[in-house]
Amino acid sequence: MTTSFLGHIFRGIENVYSRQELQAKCQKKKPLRIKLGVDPTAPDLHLGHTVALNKLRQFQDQGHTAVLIIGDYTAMIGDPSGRTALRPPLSEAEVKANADTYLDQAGKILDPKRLECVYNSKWLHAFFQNKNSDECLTWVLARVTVKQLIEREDFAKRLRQEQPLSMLELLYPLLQGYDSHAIQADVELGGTDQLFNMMMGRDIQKWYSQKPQVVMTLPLLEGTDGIKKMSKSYDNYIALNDKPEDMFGKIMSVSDALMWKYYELLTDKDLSALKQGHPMSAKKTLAEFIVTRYHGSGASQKARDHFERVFSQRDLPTDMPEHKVSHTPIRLAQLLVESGLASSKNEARRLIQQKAVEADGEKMIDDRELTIHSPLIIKAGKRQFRKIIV
RNA sequence: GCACAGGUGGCAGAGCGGUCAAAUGCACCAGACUGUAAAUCUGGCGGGCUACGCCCUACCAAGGUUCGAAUCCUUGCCUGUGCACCA
Repeated sequence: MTTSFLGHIFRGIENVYSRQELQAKCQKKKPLRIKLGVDPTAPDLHLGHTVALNKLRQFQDQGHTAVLIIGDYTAMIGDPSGRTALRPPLSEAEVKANADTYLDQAGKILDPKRLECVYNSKWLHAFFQNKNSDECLTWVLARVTVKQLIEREDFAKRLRQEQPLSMLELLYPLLQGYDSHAIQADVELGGTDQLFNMMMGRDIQKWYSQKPQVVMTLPLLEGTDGIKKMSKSYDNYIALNDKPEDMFGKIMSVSDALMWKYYELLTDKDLSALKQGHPMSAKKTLAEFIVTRYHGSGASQKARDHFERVFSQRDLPTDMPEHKVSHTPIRLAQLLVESGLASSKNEARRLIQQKAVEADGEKMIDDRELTIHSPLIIKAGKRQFRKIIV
């Protein structure tokens, strides 16, 4: 049985193509080269991105080499996977800046000792330019059939729905596949939406008489809404550089069912013990663990205290943003707007009408005039506080 | 290039001369309920006005027709599809 041999490697994965191949590769004493390709398309990472990074770290812990490919070249093309529309290509400068923050944040998860980090422009540039060698685009293009590409589900879907699909996007899987050949990957990790691209890597490696990589797909992590995959564009993400309190709060707002998936994909913790206890305490443990990883234990403890104080006990937070009134007396709606608790007066009035506003613990039921002489605590909704000073 | 279809609020998508600040769904905000859960239910969801009403800006852009246009016409821009030997 290879379970012990492979450690946590099979935890939380969606599928492996194939287990036998992976086990065979592991028999050899040589460390494997584990590929993870990331396109620096977004400036900051969220927990969804860390699923694959965690897996990569587990491989490192087994003595294997992580090869992190920063897709600076491919980012300028844009991965069409799972997309229904063409995405705008990024500029060189954007890609560069994103790559820097990416590495910075990925560094919190990966072990730098067993890490190789490469930019795929290093070989893809030549791949596009070369004419007479095997290492060039035309050589590969001659071997891929159109049928193969357009049968792919998300491409087929776009064609059916009369959505645009550019040649460039069609090319994307080939480039990702070529990356695998370029770095001699033994294993590639990626989300389930990457399956096609990763399989293409196997084909391409074979064409170059290389042993095909093992493809390991990881589930996509749902975002805080519990339905769609975590993504910046759905605004359901938990960013690694969210403030500790926010990060803690967002994790707590995840449904119980989803919490277990978070545990499985984001931690190495043993679930059976945790499932015995109260779900809420399990969730707090999870939130604490994750906040600690990205912000340290001090911040994590503070975030937990803040959460328990404000939400469980419905008490005031220990510190809150201050706002100096522009004048006094002042109408309540005006005050809500200028302190940033409402985006317009109409919205402020709505909040008041809906009984969402409290001043020093007293419910405000109309837009009255307030005279402020000592600091006043305004609460708008469940989580927004402001200390009003004169 | 030619033909056809289309461009509406964060998204999807109705409306096709007045009753449209624009149906409906999603997202979002607030309230109730709770473990700040989730689910559910209720209300809201352009801006401004001491206001059960009034005003302003909005349906790709610019003109035009009309008492009146998101709705009709013209032009432009953009998008998609089809055709491109027989047509």
